[in-house]
Amino acid sequence: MTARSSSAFNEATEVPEVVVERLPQYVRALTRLSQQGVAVVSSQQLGDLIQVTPAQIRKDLSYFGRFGKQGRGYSVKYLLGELRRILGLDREWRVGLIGVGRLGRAILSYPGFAPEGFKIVAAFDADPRQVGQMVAGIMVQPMHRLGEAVHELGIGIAIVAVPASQVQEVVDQLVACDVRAIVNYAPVTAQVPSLVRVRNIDPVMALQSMTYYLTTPQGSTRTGGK
Amino acid sequence: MTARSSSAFNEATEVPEVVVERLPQYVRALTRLSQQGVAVVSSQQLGDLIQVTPAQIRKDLSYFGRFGKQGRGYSVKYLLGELRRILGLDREWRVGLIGVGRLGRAILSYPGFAPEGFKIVAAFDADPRQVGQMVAGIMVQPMHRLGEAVHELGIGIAIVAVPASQVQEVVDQLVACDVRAIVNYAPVTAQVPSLVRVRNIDPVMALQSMTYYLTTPQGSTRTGGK
DNA sequence: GTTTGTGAAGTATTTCACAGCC
DNA sequence: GGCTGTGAAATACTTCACAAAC
Repeated sequence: MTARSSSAFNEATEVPEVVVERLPQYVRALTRLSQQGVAVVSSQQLGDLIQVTPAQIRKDLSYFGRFGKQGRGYSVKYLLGELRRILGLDREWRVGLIGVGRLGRAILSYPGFAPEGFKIVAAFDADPRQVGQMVAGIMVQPMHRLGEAVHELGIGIAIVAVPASQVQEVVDQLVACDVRAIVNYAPVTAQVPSLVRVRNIDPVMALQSMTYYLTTPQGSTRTGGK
Repeated sequence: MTARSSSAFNEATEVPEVVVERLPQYVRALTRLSQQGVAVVSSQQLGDLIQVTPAQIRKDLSYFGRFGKQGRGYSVKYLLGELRRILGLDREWRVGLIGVGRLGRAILSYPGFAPEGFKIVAAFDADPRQVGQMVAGIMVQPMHRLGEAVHELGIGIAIVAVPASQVQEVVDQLVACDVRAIVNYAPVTAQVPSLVRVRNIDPVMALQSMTYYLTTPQGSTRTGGK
């Protein structure tokens, strides 16, 4: 009978993490619809687009408010704006990159972050040969500059692209600098305090979990029929 | 192909997908332990390493068999071998890459696939200017060669790195060529038949689901452990 | 007519807790 | 002593189904 269950004194119901992870998908789909000039969408239509059931979408949205109109559906623009606000996407996020090797350079050159409001404003590397170099318009700084730079530039998020052996050390430094959101490209699980979020980008693991299904004949899991 | 499989266990109960997705994590951790010369590991120790509860690990493994010894734990080498066999990682997988733009080239040069048994053996692009070029030792082929190449080279998995607007078309072609596992790097959800597996690699979405927590002050949820 | 929002019902997944074994 | 493997219990998540709204 441990007294570990600290009471949940949160506003309403705690939003499940799995719901939060689906919201960006909705944002994506709504953005496309908006670009296509679609003004209104039903949960059914949106669900068809991203392979989620209409009930799931409605339930997910209900954690945050009431955004639809019965009989009509959702205003694409309004719902998109609300979701962007909820996710904190209505501002620019300044991002720091750790590790400017091959992978880090590819990340710096990736044109997909900026249009979504994620601006890489600083790059760091432990290798003195990298420090001082300009990469994609950014001067590579030594690791000991991390804390200062995080504060000066208002960096809230870090992308880690260092060798696996250095990940934990780098992550510890980031946590010490009050960075609470980290995208990790290295194939290791970093240990972080519970208030810090880590997302791993790991194509090898993605492959490895699919080979199971190529290897093990799937006995008639329900087929899509509709 | 070895036809002999341990039928007794995995046939009865369908293995939940979330379990299959955790197995590669176990493989990763066990590989490291093995390299470090650790011979035996308990579910507790393994769980500490990858932030999974010991009960979860034991339950997950129980879907596939009994690999441990009471009072001792698991032989690292043995469990690693069994998991690799279960996931189908005890063979080489030949992979096709679609799209050799900036991102595709980075993927081709990424040194992390081969050591894990994933060999990119062919590359395709719809752009005639790319066709015929050599990239990382591979000749870029036109899309109409896809079906033939998949068969000739025994390609079982595809990596898609084409612009978002072309993803669905490319995925349809892959499905038509009997490719049943796809890693998609583009920021769109592709529609596939239920027997085809898709994993999306999407750093922007990873960022977008973390900003929620940076924006919304998290009350409760204290971690006990240290 | 259509479609939302939501309690209730139904599944899925995780955790508990302990027998059995080392 | 320690630790696994596993039914049972507890949670978490998804889907149902329908009143209310347009």
